[in-house]
Amino acid sequence: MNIKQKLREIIKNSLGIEVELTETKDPKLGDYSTNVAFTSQIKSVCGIKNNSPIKVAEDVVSRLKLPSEFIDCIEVGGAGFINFWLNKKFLYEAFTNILEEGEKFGSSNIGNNKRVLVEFVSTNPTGPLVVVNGRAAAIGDSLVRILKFTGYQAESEYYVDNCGKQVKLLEESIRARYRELEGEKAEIPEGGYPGEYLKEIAKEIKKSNLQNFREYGLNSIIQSQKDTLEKFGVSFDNWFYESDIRKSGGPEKVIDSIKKKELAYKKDGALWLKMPGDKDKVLIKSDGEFAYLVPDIAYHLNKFSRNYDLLIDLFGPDHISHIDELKTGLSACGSQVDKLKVIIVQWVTLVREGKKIGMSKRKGEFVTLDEVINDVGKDVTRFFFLMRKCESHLDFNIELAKRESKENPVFYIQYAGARIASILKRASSLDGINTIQISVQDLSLLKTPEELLLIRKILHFPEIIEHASLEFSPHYIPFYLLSLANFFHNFYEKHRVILDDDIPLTRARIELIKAVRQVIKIALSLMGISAPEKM
RNA sequence: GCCCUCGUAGCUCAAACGGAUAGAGCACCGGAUUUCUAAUCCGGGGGUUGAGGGUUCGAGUCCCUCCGAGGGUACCA
Repeated sequence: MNIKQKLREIIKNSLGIEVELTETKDPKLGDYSTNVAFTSQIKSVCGIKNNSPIKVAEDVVSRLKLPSEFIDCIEVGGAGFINFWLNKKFLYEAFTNILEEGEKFGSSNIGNNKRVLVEFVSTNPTGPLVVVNGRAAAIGDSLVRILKFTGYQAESEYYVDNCGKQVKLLEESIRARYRELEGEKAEIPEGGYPGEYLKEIAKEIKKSNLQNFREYGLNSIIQSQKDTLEKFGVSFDNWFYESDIRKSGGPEKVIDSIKKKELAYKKDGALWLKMPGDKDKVLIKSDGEFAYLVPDIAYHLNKFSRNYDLLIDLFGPDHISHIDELKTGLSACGSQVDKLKVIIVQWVTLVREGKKIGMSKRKGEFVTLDEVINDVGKDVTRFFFLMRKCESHLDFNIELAKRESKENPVFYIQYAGARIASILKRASSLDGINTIQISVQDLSLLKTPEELLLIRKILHFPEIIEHASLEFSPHYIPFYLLSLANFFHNFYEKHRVILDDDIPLTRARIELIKAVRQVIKIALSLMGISAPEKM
């Protein structure tokens, strides 16, 4: 249970109702505050009739009975907010618990052991991964790490669309490149893939004298996607192939179910899905092939059949309308659509030399994720993607990312960790520093504003993680880390950790910076970013 | 045309069920260091949150209209 939950519960016991608590922005306003005096429920539940929020707040404060070993002081501030100051001794006690929790600090069981499957990237196996795939990869991967840390059984999955029209176009495009190597004149088919990478694949095919263009091309591209992801620090628990869902007869079953529900009709030689409104969607094309939607419904039915409590899909904005179609199809097949949560990861617009770069695999113009990782590094790339909330449009300026790489927020955070590592290394040779268990009394030597700010900041960490998990939003973590690193650097400028003439304070400060380092390590690992000892 | 997402400082982005004075980084200006890592710290300027209306004790956040950007728009995935 984190501190906020604890305070909320104590207030509930005292007042009889649930109140909302927020972390205050300004330390002058205490540690937490509540707006309960503004709410209507307070008047009915407590029988307070006074109309002035300030008077209501004062009344509430007089009713509150909070243990003094936990809460130091309660005040009414502003227009009627009630502010709480935590008892310092309690802070120190909570802090000793952190030291004991170690790497588990911040973890929780809010997921209640629920099984979650997070599907992301899932790009067509027709070319290399591009920048926006990197955004989805970073967010999806981090989300899985956060969910695991907060008590979910989370798995990641990549859906490979290795069937359908785009694969045929890929095969034809490779064949065209192959004929070019034979000295013939060949054109990439309309809607095909003119990118340079297919030339390489055609060369390899020619060199090993292979005939299976399609299979070789797919395998080669999928492998290169896996290589890129590995370089990016992203690994998937499952790779699921569309061909498997087709082999199992899934799409046919979907069609049957939809027909039984009388949600399908024929028109223009195609089979259509009846949608609410007039946005009907093709299920079987007039050439007899399944449209993409059908195997995708079958795939999601397969996911449901694997007994997950929650399915999370990360989609690009081009799939927004697909969500309704998918859900309509799924409910026609009798599955629990409310267990499916879709998160939209917006496009990344690449800016190079002040110009926006078009991103189209079909036009052959794109910047690969590989290039970006090589240019600016894995850690910086991941951080850039993770510090934005996923639904925001994002401009990624390559020159800026490279230029800033020396004064980058990532390095700012990593540097704080490295500085601590350096101090700890130096301290390790001192006597009587690391051997004895630290106590609350020892920690109470930490009383400068900088130290108390750090302690409070660290104690907030579990709440940040919980928030990120509940909202499925990793981006709260980098912002928290920036603030924590700022507090640490500030502390570092003002105070020395190792004081030759004050061993007790040295010990206390070492425990403090160890905790800072621990939190940095945990948070960075949740983002899939390294925490170097030296920089 | 219709539908979805977005619009916050010069630039890139935050802001917890609607809460107190809308915050960071970059850029710009000024200052700090014989110190455990200067990839650091402190200070400053910079805002009618695209525009207008509404809801209420209170709106960047919710509702309506308009403007702008991106995406989708029926047999690509």
